[in-house]
Amino acid sequence: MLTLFPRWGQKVPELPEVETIRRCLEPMVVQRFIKSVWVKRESRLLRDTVSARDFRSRLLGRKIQGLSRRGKYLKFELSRAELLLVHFGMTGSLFFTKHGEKLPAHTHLVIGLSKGDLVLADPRTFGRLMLTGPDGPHPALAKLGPEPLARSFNGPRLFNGLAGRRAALKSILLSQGAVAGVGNIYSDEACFAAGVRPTRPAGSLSALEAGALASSIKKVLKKSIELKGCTISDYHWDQGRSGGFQDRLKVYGREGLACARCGSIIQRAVISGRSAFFCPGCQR
DNA sequence: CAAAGAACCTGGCGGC
DNA sequence: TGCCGCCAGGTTCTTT
Repeated sequence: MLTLFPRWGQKVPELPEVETIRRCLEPMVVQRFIKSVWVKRESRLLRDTVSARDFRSRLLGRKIQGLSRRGKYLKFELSRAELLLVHFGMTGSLFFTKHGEKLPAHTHLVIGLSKGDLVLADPRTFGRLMLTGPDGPHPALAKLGPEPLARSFNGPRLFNGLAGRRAALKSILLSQGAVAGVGNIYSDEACFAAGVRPTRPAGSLSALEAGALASSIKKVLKKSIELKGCTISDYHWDQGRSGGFQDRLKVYGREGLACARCGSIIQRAVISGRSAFFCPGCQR
């Protein structure tokens, strides 16, 4: 029986969830050939960068040689130096299913492989598909900061990325330039673990605080990957099985509840339109 | 150039 | 039961 992964209706945005998907799909897609491509005509996910017709013809017949990840982007490394980038936006989902299974609503792409189909659905269409040929890396990737789990990302590197910035720490973390792959959940969790408030001006962090934050980012992301990401709403990483990190959340989504560490009431602030949760007792 | 806010979309939820 | 406003894991464009 083939694994359906993830279940329909899931949402897959931040680095640990994308990495969970990558690890699950890799053994099912690598070394397989693309035998068919169905892409919704005029799919918004293509963003006018390539026509549906060209997109299809450039994928057909290629071999999937590798599946990797950069930040929140999933990268299908195809034969003849073609690269397919998938970004999931807020509601994108990608799963492997048997041929001929009923497709979920908002399906935008079906890639037929030898033993099943890769299906991409995205109700809100904030996700995007990018095809980059032998000309080189896509500009979207060039804007990304260091990979948080790489050795090259450390306290001094983060300190430099925050230096001189007056915007809220949370805004800088979400902008992907100081570090890649951190989103709304994990920025709050990492700030809590490091004892700094997400509302602080980014440049106000000391070298010591930036070091603690860099370590916390690594720690939180690694732990979540280990637990197969967060299950919030209806995201599942496999049939009926959930990711486990949502039970480890210390502040995200916990406005008005007592902090498990110090008992203070967790607060919510709005930072450039996004919710930020923090503990006034544990974070300075 | 940097920062803040709007825009892009659909769907689920709680309140009335 | 409906209808309405609010909220959602992200990025990009516009405005200040």
